[in-house]
Amino acid sequence: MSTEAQALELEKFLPYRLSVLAQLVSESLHDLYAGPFGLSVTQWRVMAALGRFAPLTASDVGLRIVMDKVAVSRAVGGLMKRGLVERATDREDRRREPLGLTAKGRAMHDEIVPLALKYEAELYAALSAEERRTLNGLCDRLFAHAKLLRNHP
Amino acid sequence: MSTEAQALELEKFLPYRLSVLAQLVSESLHDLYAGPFGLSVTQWRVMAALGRFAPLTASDVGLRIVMDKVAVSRAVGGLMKRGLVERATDREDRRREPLGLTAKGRAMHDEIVPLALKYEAELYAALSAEERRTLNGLCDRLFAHAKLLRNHP
DNA sequence: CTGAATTAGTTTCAAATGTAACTATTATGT
DNA sequence: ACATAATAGTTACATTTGAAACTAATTCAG
Repeated sequence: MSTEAQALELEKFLPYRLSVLAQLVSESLHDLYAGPFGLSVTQWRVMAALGRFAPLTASDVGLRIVMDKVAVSRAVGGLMKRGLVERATDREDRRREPLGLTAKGRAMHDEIVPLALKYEAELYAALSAEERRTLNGLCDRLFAHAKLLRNHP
Repeated sequence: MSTEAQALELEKFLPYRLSVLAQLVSESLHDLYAGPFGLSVTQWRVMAALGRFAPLTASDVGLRIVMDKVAVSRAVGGLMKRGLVERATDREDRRREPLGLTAKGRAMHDEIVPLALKYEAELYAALSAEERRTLNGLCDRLFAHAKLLRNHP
């Protein structure tokens, strides 16, 4: 008895399951806009954030979409080169550089959003309306709890 | 009316939420064994698969834990250098190289498993027993459905 | 039996990512 | 006011990752 090693059944282990599910979904979604529009996941997320909340500084974007400032900086660099995002300088604080979509960027954004929502709808088709609410609620609580655990280990 | 551009509320968008949750959980877990044992996520997953199902070939490992063979090969390379994993050659099919944990690898495995299970238990503390079952069921169905969508696009 | 196709696994090269150091600007404390 | 610290963002370097090419062994078709 007692000191027998426990087995870890990876395929039932929650962190593993979440990771595999998220990756599958993320890759599927990526297929939608990587080919046709040539965007990376981070680039698309930046565009989505700007599409809704522009003007935002790079730091603001990072806060919104949980991405560190280096990743944002690089995504923005690529998007500006392609003329999808433009940047101004804040007259009052010249460190800050508010970002926004260009007309071209907005047009692309408006093409991608319906595709993304369509994919989400197809995914949700596996669940009833109530199950969707349940899933979202459980994810929210898990997320909040995981953050607590991380900060008070 | 009609052709108004829809907004994508990233923070309510399921693929995004799954991604952020999975990443937070995965990083928290990684903290448990990265420092003390010097393992990467992929290395630990390979060890977990071997801890349960050895002997497995690299391809078998990949199938079990949803990891492509290049990633498995690299993880195994690192683990063998550290004497945690050993490899034989199949006499009947010399392409196949069955893998297993060494005694040292098994000992480390048996130290990490309780830590991983403890973290999972702490995470699950956010949910009731019934909610855990519900979450797992919903994740299963979402995963199966997402795979269908991927294969019949 | 022999040549084409498959399968297992590794290596290579390019792209993505994380960490830390760096520049520039603004805020703060004395 | 002036040195110090804090903030915004970029750059540089090292590590990871992914895709494709490659080696080696086996299978299969004719």
